[in-house]
Amino acid sequence: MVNEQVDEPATAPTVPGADTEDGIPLHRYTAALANEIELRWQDHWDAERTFWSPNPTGPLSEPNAERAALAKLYVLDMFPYPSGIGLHVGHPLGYIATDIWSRFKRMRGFNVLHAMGYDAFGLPAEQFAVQTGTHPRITTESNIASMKAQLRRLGLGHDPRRGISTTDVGYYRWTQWIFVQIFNSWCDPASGRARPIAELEAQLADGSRPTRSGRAWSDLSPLERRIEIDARRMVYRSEMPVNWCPGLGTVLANEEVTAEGRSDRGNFPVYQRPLKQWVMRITSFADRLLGDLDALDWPEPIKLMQRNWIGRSEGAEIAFPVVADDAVADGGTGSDIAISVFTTRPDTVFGATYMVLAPEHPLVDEITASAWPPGTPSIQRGGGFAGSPADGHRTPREAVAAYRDYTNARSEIDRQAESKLKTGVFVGAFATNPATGGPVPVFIADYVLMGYGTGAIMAVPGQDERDWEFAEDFGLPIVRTVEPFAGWEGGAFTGDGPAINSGFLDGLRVDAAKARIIDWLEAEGHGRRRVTYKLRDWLFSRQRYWGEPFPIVYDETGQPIAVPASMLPVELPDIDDFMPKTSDDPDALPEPPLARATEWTTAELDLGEGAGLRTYRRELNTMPQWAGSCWYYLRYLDPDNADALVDPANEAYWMVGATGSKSAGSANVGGVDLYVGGVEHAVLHLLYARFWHKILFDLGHVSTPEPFQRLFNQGYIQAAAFTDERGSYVEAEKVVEQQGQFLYDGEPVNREFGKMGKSLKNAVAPDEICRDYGADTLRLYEMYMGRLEQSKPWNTRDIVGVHRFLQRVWRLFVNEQTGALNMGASGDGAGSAAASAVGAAGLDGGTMRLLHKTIAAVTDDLEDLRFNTAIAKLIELTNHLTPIVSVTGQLPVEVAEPLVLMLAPMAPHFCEELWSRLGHAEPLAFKAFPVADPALIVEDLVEMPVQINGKVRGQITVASSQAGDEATLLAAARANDRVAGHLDGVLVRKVIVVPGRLLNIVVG
RNA sequence: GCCCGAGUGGUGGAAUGGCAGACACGGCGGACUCAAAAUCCGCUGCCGCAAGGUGUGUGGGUUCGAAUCCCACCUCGGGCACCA
Repeated sequence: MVNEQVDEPATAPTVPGADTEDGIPLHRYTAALANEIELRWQDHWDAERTFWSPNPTGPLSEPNAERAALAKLYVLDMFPYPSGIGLHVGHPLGYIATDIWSRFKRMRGFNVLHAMGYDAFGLPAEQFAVQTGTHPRITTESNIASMKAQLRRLGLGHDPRRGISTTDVGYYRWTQWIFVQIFNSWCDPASGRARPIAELEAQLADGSRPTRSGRAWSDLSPLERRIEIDARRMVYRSEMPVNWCPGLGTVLANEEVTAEGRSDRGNFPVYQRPLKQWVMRITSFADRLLGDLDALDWPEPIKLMQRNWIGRSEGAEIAFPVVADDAVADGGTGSDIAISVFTTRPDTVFGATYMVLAPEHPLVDEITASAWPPGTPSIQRGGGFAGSPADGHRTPREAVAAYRDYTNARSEIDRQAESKLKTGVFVGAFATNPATGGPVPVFIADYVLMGYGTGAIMAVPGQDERDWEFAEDFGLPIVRTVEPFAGWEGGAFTGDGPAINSGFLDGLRVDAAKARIIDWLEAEGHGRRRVTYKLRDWLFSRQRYWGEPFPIVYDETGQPIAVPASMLPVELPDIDDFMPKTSDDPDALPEPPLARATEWTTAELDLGEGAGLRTYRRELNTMPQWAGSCWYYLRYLDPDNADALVDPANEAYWMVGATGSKSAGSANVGGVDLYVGGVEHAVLHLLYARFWHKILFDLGHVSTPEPFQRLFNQGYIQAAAFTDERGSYVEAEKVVEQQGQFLYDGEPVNREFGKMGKSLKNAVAPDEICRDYGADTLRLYEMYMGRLEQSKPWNTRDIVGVHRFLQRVWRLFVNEQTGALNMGASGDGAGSAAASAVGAAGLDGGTMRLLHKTIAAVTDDLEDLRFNTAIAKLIELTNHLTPIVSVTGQLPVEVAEPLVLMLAPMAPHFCEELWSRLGHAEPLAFKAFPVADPALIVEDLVEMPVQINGKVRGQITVASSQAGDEATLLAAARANDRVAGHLDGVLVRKVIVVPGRLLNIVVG
């Protein structure tokens, strides 16, 4: 996908591409000229190393070392996956925005770091390899090369030395190194921080921290000690339920599983299987990840999404003892068993009329009775769910088994989707409500999830909508414990109100009742205060080939050992067959592709335990794609460092003291000054990266507690997509509009809108737009379409508007017939002075005022990434100048140079060309951005609308100095015929003056 | 079902409590031209000849004044892990 323009021979700088067809003037700004200018300046920037940003120290401190003394600014894009389809015009939206902001900030005196890397591990390259046998590394490298060429064509001012790929061995070596740091740490509950695991070992050894089993450290065998420690590491192994699909040989995400419990691809059966996996203890940082959001300059909706995802809730854990009942006697059932529940509403415990356990809850087998209590209705015996006998099962055990089969066949997504339909079965046992002392029946139902809280709830139908629905369906009693407000006709009441039917809580509002009941539960030994989180630990292993190998080996005990940092990287071995091992056998277990690399699966290592070379078994899973994207912004700072993740001096220079933030309220914790990317990463990527960064911070490897000070989410570019009568998408490019109808191949098609991409067949490649208009026009158009943060439709027809704008600016400077400057001959090195002489006519007052207003407005707009309105203001200034220049043939230099400088961040090639034609030998990339003079903006006279009762009835013109004076304004208003007519014979009740803006006269 | 976001001319959008529709596309008219294109100038929310009226998804509310703030609803887009 390399643009064919690249191969065109470059013409001499002052001889633009000639186009004599159709009588187009020789020196007009055409696509051909734009392309010539752009390729020449791109080569120039490369050759001059214009955008190589110096580090304060190390190999990247040259060239441009003098800039390292400036204030730093770190601008970052969410880096792309190098897809084989190439770029469409939706991709560069954010990249153009960050490039404009970076160029603007360079002109404002900052040393700006801006680079682009590639998030190149991932499934598409692996799936392509499965289909074709082509090694993922070959596909990936070729895709990266094409994408780099496409991005270069857009004129993005990146430092090319820093653009790492996560698949580089020199990069993932450090991804593995970070994993080892995480493996060798634990979260000290006293400080909530990651600490070296050696500190834990010391505490266990000296007895200041008890072991889990309560046994003395000295009594433990070496293996028992390792198990004790491994269980507390920041990353640990655990059995986690996964969607295992033997037919595909892979584990599937929830959205890849259909409602029928089969694979989306291939329609193979999918089974929920526990699988031993690596898990990161992100929950131990939940409070910090939540609390530190406050200091970040991020969009509020994104912060809210992270807060909701972490989902801190305060409540209580309450024990409900299981009743030993002779009537349903079952050998093992005894009163020593208690079901522990978590609730955020302990105040409603008096209304808990039944309990529900998750079907997979470990106590279910123990408490399930052997016979139904007399009078159990059929619905409670399992008569309510698909595939179950209408009158229920004969025993609780049968019902439980059947219900588990039913829920195992449903995915987690599915269990949530059918929220209206409540299913479940009674296990035949009762527990005691500790508040009322009464018995409550125990159910299992899949609306309770094992992964949240304790996997069991006390059901309070009076105050919980799901419990209400379940109680109604299953004929269970409902007791209200909060009095609804007058007129309440609904079911469960979840609002605030006085407690009722709650003994000593009666009359208390919810908050007071909660505090009181928790005190009572703790005093009586029935429960305790507890905080829970919705956030779960992070599943970190994948059964794939194209990812980072874990730096982990196992010895004969089966316990993991981290490969020492000195032995990294653990390189990904080459294999020939990337196909996962598939099977028809539902009991087959996942086998990662790395098992195929038979030589590699074991290693002879001397891990320094004094035993010399020993044979170890390697970890065969690989890391998820998130791993590489969790820390790439740190490697940009020092991409070639072989001795450290990043040199501390370079890290401190770029990360400490974020200066890009404009918000006065934020605490400025430091980090990347501006991070731009799509909202789809609001939770996962941004949370994982923050988590890793905090670990590195705790362990002393980075200087700031947060990675990204300011975040900005750009919108999607959407495009019309067309479907034929079968509902299939057709090539949008080939659809024509005739008399309000859309036709494809002569057949009518339906129009809809969607995110631009291959799947909707509505992608527009940037290469074509560059060819037809030039990259500067594309850049301007993408920024002019609307607000950066909003999604908006692409419309190729509208591009001509900004292209004409550039042509008009060009025409202000360059005579289209002769190519001569409208300021006379272009000078030599001292061009500015020469140009000033020819522009000696100077500026009229109106132009001067408009220029300075424009400078002020454009500066504000660029600062806040409001590029659409910045461009609109530059168009206004240009439209003001056009008739002046067409009459005089002279563009005063006092306006010409500021105009070029202001436009330069948006249209850099175009402006560098004009700047050099104005006689400047030095490029404008580091020239100072124009500064507005407030004194020149002030108007002598101001026109103000006059309203009568809020309706505009006339305009008055007054001196600016009088624009806030009520008497002057009223006099002017009465002198206005139209206004005076409305004031005749009515009483003025009130006058509202907004100085300089408006006069409103209230009459009655 | 829940959460978040968005609804403004023929179209993309501007205006965050103070003249709704900046700027651009499209459309209409004029100048230039033998003609066309390009360019330049002007007009362009809707109803109305006009005076004037009306108008920011719908219905209420707050305010001297609402696209903007509040309540309810409708539509579209995005997200979702039954938040116990």
